[in-house]
Amino acid sequence: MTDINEPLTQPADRRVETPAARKASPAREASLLALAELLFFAYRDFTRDPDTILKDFGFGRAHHRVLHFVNCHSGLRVADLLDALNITKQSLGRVLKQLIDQGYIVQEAGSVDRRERLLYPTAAGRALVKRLAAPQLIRLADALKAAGPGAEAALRRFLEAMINAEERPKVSSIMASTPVALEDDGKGEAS
Amino acid sequence: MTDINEPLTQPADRRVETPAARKASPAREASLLALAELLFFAYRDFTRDPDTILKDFGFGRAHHRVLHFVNCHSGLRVADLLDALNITKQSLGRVLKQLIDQGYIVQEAGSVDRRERLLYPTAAGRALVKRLAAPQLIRLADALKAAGPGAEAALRRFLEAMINAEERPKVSSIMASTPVALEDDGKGEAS
DNA sequence: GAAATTAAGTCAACATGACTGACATAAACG
DNA sequence: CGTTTATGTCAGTCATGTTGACTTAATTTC
Repeated sequence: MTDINEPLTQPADRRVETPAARKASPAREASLLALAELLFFAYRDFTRDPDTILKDFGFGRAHHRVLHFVNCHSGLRVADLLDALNITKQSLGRVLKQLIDQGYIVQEAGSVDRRERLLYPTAAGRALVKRLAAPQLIRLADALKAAGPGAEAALRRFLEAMINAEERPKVSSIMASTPVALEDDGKGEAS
Repeated sequence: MTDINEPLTQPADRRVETPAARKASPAREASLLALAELLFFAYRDFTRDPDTILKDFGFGRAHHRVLHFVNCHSGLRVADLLDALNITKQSLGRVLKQLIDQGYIVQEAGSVDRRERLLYPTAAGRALVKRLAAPQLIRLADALKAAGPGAEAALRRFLEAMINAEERPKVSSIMASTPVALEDDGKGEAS
């Protein structure tokens, strides 16, 4: 209790602070803080619809993320997934195992390097992804429309710049791979 | 703009396929999915810096959210906070208690309704918020700059539209209250 | 071909922050 | 006065994140 008035000289380490001290005006700071708040609210609601659907399957948001990446970049390796999600093998293992056991994802040994397990969505997996994505796509499309012309391009530039510079190559490489649309190509072996 | 979307009658319950209308082209869907992915990456990195700092204090992201709202909208009631965060009393209670016990937040009975506990940041709380916000403000400012002129206004319109329509009044009302800048000036405990 | 490295899977143990539902208190309202 | 409201709290559960150590299989390196 009590180092209330302590000046917070944290042990943390010299993180951030960026080069030449950037000092925004208080008004500018308040404006950016409000933007951060908006981002929080937007993201909160963006994830809400799929979260609700997932509950019916006994899944959580972690499953959604895995399903999304496996569907949109099908054939990626477990290591790629770990990289994209930035979680531990253990964490991923739990949800991935469930998704595999329940038939939403299959794995296949890599043809060049057979240690690698390449991940693919099953038809059921594609159908579930499609269903989870549906409300999000509508929300995104509506919001882009509301934001007006040009907003989409600006938004993409903004979001890309928000990503850690060191991570950008990794992200680009993942995003460049099999940018596949939501196809449930007929056969719905489950849902 | 295509009329990919229309009514947005999608309360998260009406799952599966939107009516008959609203079918985006596969290419458009892929493009929006990529946008969703970017949003995930951006948000992931946006929260990373403060998360790292918080660990040094034994706090988590939940503490950050509470601190942020109490600082930016100081004097809000516990009920307002529950509304903003969309979590349960129990969940909030835990982190709020820690923040109060450790001297980052103080509460004061409302003057009109003494049942209400109005929340205020202490000097230590303001200092911590400032420190947590610093990397985020820099990131936001940089990203806005990278996105080019006009991006900020478009982004705000986009984010606002991403929020559930029913939630917007609540959000507006919270955001309208005491949009305070990051000042860790004099002033100590709650007024 | 043996050794080292790498990709993946797994174990145990643990922390955080969500949840539910029930209940206690104090203040305000009618 | 009794009811409702705002808050706080108890007990228990669940999802998802963490670390560190270890196994297995395949590839690479010497």
